[in-house]
Amino acid sequence: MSHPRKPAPAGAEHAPLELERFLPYRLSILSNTVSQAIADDYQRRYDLSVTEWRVMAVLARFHGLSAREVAERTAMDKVAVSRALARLVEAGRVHRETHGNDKRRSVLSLTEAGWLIHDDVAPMARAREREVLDKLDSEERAWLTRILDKLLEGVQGMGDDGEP
Amino acid sequence: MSHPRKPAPAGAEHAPLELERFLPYRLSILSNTVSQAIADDYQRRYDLSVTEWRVMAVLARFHGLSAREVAERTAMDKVAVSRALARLVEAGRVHRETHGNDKRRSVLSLTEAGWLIHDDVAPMARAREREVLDKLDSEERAWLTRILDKLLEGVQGMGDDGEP
DNA sequence: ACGTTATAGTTACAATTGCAACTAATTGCA
DNA sequence: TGCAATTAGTTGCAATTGTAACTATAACGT
Repeated sequence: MSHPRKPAPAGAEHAPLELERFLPYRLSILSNTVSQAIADDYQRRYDLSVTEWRVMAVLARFHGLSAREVAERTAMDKVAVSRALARLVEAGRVHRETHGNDKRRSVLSLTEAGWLIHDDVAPMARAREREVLDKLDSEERAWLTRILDKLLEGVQGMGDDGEP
Repeated sequence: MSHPRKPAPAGAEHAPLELERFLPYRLSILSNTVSQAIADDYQRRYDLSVTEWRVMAVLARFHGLSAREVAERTAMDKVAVSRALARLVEAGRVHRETHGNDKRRSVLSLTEAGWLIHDDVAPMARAREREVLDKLDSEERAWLTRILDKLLEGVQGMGDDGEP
């Protein structure tokens, strides 16, 4: 009732954005498609979310991390990590104890069941990554690495809003 | 009680995934950071979601699309488009009428209010994209375009699961 | 020692999203 | 024709996620 929906002016001087050439859009499509393709593999098999898998991956590399450290290394926020850990502990894939000197901290590690899953999923994830990278020749792969390094470096802290 | 949480084996032969070198992970960080930085600009100003902005962007370029066509061009699913359109129409930013020959179809266009927003947001989005690309020299930018073209082409249809 | 401030992690609730089922209109073909 | 199969779009519900508030512990300054 109260909305003045007019048909549409439509002029030439509008300089519309060409989505399919727009970097953020292209990154988003690529990222989602690739991540989803990989995630499908292990989601069906283990009922494991991307978030949970990332937590497991860092716990496989770094032993005895706290939840906060996991959050740092996965670039996820602490609530997401807390929830992923709750599920992983419940499923018996991660072992959690409390730090001796600081009772706030948890000390996390994969259980045997966790390791079995990790050792199955990690090669699978790498294989999928390879499939994607095989679309490129070795020169392109080298440039891609270099470019991502640069962009990711330039983008550090863009996420954390500067508020103290 | 029923969960056999064992401490943690931890051996050297596990070949853990190095998240920070893993392509899907890096793409995900980059994509989210960049998209979010841009979205922040217009979300505060216009209470416009990324989804809604994408819909507006294609409607700015292609006149009289149906919702399905919008979905195709934005690579979003039809439910997301339907909801974005509901909000955009409600806000008086998009005009919707029904196709003459086919009453299922909608015929969509930006309203004047929609154009005003578009004409403000589009340059802003381009400026942000430029900020990111300015981290690269022109050779790197050329490679990036080429590489994204290849990867996106190779990835077409990975999303649509093959089921008929 | 004691109150203030900071840190680790969880919980509660709202907003978003994703999937499946649904309506309505159109097409196709027997 | 007329009835099954498609297509456009919406709705409802459950699962996911994001934000803020909260608990518990530790650190700091006086």
